[in-house]
Amino acid sequence: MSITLTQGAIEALYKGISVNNPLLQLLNIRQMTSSTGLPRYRLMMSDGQHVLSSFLLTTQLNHLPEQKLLVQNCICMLKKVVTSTLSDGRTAVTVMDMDVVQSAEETGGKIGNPVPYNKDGRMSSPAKVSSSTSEPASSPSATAPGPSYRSPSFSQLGSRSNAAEKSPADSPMKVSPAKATHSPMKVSPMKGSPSSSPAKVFPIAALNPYQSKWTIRARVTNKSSIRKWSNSRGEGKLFSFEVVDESGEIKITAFNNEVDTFFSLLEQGKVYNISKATLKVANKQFNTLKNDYEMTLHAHSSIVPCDDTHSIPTMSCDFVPIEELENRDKDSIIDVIGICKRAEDVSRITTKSSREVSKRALHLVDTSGKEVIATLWGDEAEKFDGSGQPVVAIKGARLSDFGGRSLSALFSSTIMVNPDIPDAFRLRAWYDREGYAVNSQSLTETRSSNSGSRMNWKTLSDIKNENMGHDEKAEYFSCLATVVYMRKENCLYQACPSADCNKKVIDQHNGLYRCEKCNREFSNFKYRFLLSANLADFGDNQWVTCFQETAEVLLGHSAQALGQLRETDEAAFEQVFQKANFRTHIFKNRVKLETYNDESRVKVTVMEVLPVDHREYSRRLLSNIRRLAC
DNA sequence: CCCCCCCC
Repeated sequence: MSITLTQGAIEALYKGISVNNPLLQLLNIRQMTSSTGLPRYRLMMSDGQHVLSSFLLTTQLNHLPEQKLLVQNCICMLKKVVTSTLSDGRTAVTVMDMDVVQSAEETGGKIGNPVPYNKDGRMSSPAKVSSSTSEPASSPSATAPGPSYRSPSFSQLGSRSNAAEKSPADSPMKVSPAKATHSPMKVSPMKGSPSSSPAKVFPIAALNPYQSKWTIRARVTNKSSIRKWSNSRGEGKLFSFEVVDESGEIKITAFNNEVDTFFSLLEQGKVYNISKATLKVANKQFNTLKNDYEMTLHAHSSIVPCDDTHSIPTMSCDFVPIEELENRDKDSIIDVIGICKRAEDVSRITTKSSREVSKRALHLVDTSGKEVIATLWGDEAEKFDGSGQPVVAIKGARLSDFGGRSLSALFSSTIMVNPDIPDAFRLRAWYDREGYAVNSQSLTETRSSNSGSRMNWKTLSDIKNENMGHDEKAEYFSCLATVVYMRKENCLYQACPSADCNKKVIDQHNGLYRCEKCNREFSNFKYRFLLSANLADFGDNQWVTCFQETAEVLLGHSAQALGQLRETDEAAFEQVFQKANFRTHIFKNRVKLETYNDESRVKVTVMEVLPVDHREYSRRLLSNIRRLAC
């Protein structure tokens, strides 16, 4: 087969002008070592007129040269490239997706007499360029913009992005490939038509309710679970999914029988030939896809898995670094990726419309050292498995301002656990090497946010060594410590029973209790805690005072209950203290120098007692050990 | 033919 190279493509690609599937000949390929340790291939390509050696192969495609598919003189169709400027000012054309359309043997040798392309348009000597030893830096910026990965598990990436904008028709410069048969919207003759495929593959963008003989070839980007409904018009079940091709995207819904027929067949990320379904005008209230129509499957609809997936885009995520979320608008829809440092337990909540729904909060961190809570709902919340602190990517999460900044997954969001993409590998490596020890700062302030920079971590010996609390104003700190003693004798006092008064009452020994503050006598009192406890960590110990709430947490009983226990069952009362002793917690404390009768001493009051999660425990322990070593 | 995007 004789193939015509796409003349002019070299110049266009170098200038960052998009070219529709240009055909270029590979004249040379060299392996470089990149900073990631992965081999990186640099290609010298020819359009028959010019040669340029500034092509880099995305490492996702390293299998092509490694399986000897991409060898000198073969002809390539570049299906997706990204032209970028390296830090040193040179230009790299990164090949994100390509096909070898003719082998080196078939081609036979170099086509034409191409001359080296020079960016100012002049020709330099071929010898100079071909002997060039300068390697473009393998800067991530060379591959970062708009990646389109092909790895199977990444292809499950949901796609809400600009397929339509990337349509070839929008190219500022149209350079036709040598043969029209290379058009991505046609069945590629080189691969042969799959028998399941009717004659013509339609672009999604061309579908409308007035034609019925069509087949689309599209990738499933977002598949819902099966939902049941029941209303005045009846009841049933349904699921929906979204598909994308190079021209656009469309939502497809299956009801009842079609749920049974198609639900298990359809897999997120896979490509299918779809035909014979009903087109109707999209309800824009619920469907934000860029398509005026949506599709409903019926009894005669056909969905056939398709292996010829090359021309079908897998969409990229545009991940926003977590620290960036601070600057984004509330309610914006963003893609995020992070290590799920902690997955909270699933819980059931009741919505304002009194529906019950499951939710689960994930604490995501990334290399920015910032953390954010992302909430999953329903099934996604229930089936989420956070073991091993996986990388979690969410495409299309909604940014909320709850707690400062937080994220919420929507029905249209795609949640990926450990996706097979470079961003995920980078995060994994970072976290396992150093990220685990970073005291990440959460953008989401919650009642229980107990880590992050707001915590002024100290050890007990720091209290003395740093003369803490000696200033005018109280100092606040957090520590990880173990309760080693509690004074049970004076742990409870009899307090004024009025709701807002906790003043100690005076027992009048006539059945009445007097509150000086309220200036009243009461026939009863309430118990309140005033617990002295001795805390220890590896370096020191410290007497602290716990008032009501903190003592209740330490002892696991209300003051009232414990007071009654003391009156009725001394042994059970003792038990409570034995059980609470030698427990380790995170203590948030206030420290202040107090003076009584010319005698000053530092007083530590516990403000909050928080549970220690294991990660937190090891992290604090490690950092304390490091400080000891210094 | 559904249409829920939620909670603190």
